[in-house]
Amino acid sequence: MPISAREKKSKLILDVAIKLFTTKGFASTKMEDVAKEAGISKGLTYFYFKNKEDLYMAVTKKAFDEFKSIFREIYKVKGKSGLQMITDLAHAYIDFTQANKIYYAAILNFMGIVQQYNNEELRRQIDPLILESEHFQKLLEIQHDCGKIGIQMVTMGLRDGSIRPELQAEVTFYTIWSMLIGYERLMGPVGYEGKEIKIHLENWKPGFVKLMQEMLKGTIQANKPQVVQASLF
Amino acid sequence: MPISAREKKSKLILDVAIKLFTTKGFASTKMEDVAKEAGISKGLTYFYFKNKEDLYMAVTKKAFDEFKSIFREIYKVKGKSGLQMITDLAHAYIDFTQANKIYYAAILNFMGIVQQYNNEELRRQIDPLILESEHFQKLLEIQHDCGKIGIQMVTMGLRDGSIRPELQAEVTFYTIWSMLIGYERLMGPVGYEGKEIKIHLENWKPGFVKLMQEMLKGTIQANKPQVVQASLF
Amino acid sequence: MPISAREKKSKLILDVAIKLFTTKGFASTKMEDVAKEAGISKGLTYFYFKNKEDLYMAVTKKAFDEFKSIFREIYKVKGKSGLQMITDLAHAYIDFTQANKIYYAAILNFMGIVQQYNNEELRRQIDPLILESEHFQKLLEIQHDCGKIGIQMVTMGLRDGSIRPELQAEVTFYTIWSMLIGYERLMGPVGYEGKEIKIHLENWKPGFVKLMQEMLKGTIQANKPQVVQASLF
Amino acid sequence: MPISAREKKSKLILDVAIKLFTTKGFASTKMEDVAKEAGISKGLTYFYFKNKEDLYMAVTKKAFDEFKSIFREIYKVKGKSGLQMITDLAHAYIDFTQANKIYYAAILNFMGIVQQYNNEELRRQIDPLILESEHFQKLLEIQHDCGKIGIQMVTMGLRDGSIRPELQAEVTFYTIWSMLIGYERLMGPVGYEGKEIKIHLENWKPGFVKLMQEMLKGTIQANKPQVVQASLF
DNA sequence: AATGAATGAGTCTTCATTCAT
DNA sequence: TATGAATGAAGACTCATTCAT
Repeated sequence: MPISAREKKSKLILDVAIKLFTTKGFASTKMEDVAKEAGISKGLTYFYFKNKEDLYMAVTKKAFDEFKSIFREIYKVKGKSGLQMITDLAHAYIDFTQANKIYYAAILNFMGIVQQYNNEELRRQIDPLILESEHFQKLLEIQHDCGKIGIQMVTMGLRDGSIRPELQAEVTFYTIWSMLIGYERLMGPVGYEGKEIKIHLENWKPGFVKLMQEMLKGTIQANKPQVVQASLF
Repeated sequence: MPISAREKKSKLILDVAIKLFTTKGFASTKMEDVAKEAGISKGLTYFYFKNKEDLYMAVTKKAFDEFKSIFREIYKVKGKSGLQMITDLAHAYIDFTQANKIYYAAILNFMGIVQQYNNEELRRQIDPLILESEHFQKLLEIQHDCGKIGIQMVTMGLRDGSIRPELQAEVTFYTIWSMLIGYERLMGPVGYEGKEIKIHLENWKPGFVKLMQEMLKGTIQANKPQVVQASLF
Repeated sequence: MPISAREKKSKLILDVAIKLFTTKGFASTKMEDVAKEAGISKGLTYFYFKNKEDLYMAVTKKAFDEFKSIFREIYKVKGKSGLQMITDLAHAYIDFTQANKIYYAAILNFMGIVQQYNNEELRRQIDPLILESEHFQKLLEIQHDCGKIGIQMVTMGLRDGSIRPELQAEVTFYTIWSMLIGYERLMGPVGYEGKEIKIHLENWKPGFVKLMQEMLKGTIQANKPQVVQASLF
Repeated sequence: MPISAREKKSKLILDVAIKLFTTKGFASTKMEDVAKEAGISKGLTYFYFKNKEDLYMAVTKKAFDEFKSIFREIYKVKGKSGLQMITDLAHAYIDFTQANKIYYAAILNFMGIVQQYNNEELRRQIDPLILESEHFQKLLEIQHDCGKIGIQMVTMGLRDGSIRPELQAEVTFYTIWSMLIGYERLMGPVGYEGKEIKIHLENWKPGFVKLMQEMLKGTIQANKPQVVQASLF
């Protein structure tokens, strides 16, 4: 079997896993279901992925890759101010998370694991199968890639004056990211047609984005050079 | 057994459950562990809580109650501007989430369930045991309580001029909340001593709070009456 | 359930396990078979025994206990010379091994494990489940009990003159034991009605015992008091 | 592929199998391990050996062949008394079993199977794959070869007077063999530096051999009378 | 001869939940 | 109320073996 065929099958299993994990969640998805849905035998899934956790980490890795490509796509378009990039990113981010629930859930879950991983004591509570997974190891390496791109965007905004110069790029970007993460989580409870809370998604999203922009925007028009003053942070 | 004794034992089980869910997570916590740690028999836990999911919902309910009391505590202190209240809330929120990981996880998890619950199709995928739990039902009723208090705070800020008058209270508050949710999630990955990302928690938190304030603050000093103009949202 | 009932059930499972391990061997015996044969559920076997290996070690422990009682029985009968005791032991040993194949197999298997256990390098190859078993730990403690009784017997023979005085008790006893172990193993191949080898079990056993006696016996008649001279060893 | 090449590869697989069976045991050795270690594909092992059991029987067969050559080597040396031969055999036997654990284990295991095989009822419990193996069939044919050589040795001893004339050759030899089998098995437990049992391997082996000689030796000196001085033990 | 992807029967083990006492 | 022995469905994972190429 040529390598490409091997990768194709591996991808097939991955795709099925994504679908099932999305639909039923990790815990409720049985390896046998994955195999059946992929039209292969149970054993073959274990040929391509060491165990269920490894498969999940592979899904997470793919999620990260796709996620990163969102960042990249927006970053590579020329002629936009930094603030515009961040704004575009926010929209793309929200669209992505809604369209790829499981990917997003996997990414968030990974962040949770990293929290434990970075804590000497909690680390031992992480499932060893996760730590052993090669995909997890790769994820550890690339975990900051998206952040780095986002920071570049903010840095651009600082330079072109579309973002207030006294802001610090890293702090600012991670704060933006926080907003986006929380937004997604709140969409559910908020977006409900309750009688008591009048806010609706259609109202919230533009307001959310506008607030974000207000938080960032500089007085000077984009694309103009600007001397960076002493940072506040 | 007098009612108070019954409640005492119920609370005991709950406390143990909180501790164990916090330490080991929901899935890895066995009902037997809970019983043993509480010094009672396995069967008895089922007398007080219908099933494991019910117990978890009870934990969530308690989490919500404590969470709500944070909001209340801050809201009831007189003499502060709305912006100050939101700022205090942010600090208290972050402290709470760090000190009560499981509570917070339970709340977030509940939000996730509500997302499914609010979607006709996804609702059927929720574990029936959860839907049946009386604690879940109660949670549905009170789910917006915190939001309402938060919105009150923003409204105060709008009135006293400490928050920009063109903002819309609900949109604004939920955006703040988004930030806080995301902040907590990002703390793990961000707060690591990586070589590539220079941001550290000590740097991020003040920057984060300051950005939030910048996003909100009005030109007029707090505690002064202000005519509310037409909202932009 | 009173403790005795608990022990009764534990014993029931043990007995079934012995029977099945004997009949089908350890590897081919399924835990489910044990449960079914004992008329209980699969889960209950795991309530009484941590896992399959633990159950096997429990069987081994019981084997050792019964084995030891053989030694004890023979040792406690008064009025026999040491040589007679050893002779009786040989007969009892052979009878026991034939009547309790699995017990004996378990004991031999344990000896094999101990060989590995006593070797730094090989130890890591032992199934961890075995090492963890409390029954294994107990076995380690009592492993020399039979040997000690046997050595006493030989010592008696040395003192009463029924065994040649120049022999060293420990060396002698373990040599006897070697013979017995090997005898059991060879019975199968030897005891076959082959055309080429004329030896039969009926012929071999008395010859075997007689050889053993010849190997040991002293010039002085048993049962006569004898001043024990300074031992050479 | 010329026949010799085929045999070479077959031997390669066999050698690897021996090594792995020795190190990890039969059950824990996977066919894939054997293939990998031999640098061939999994499928190919099945070209040379029908199945895992067949491979094990091939290993056993090879063990028997090597074992037999030990007997032959000693038997063909001229000018030794029968007793001396048996003594030499004992030493060679012990050396062999220690140096070739798996060979020896395979031989013992085969003896165990033969026990079952010789019993109408137990025979059906033997793995059919073993019974089908051509190597097993060959083993059945040659199983007594070693015994026959040993019996020749004893017979020589009876004739040259180095072994007591009243002994029966077959009974005597199989008793010797029993001792040797048991010795190997006991080496592990005995050879441990316990506090309670003082015997050590260095002490045991000479004592063991001497006892064996005492058991056999005739009154007429093979090659010269000899006063037995103070015991060596 | 040789490969290695693919199969799937086979088993151990877990644990939420029940129920006789 | 309280116990803890008993249940059994569920699921992950292994590995000898096959077979298309």
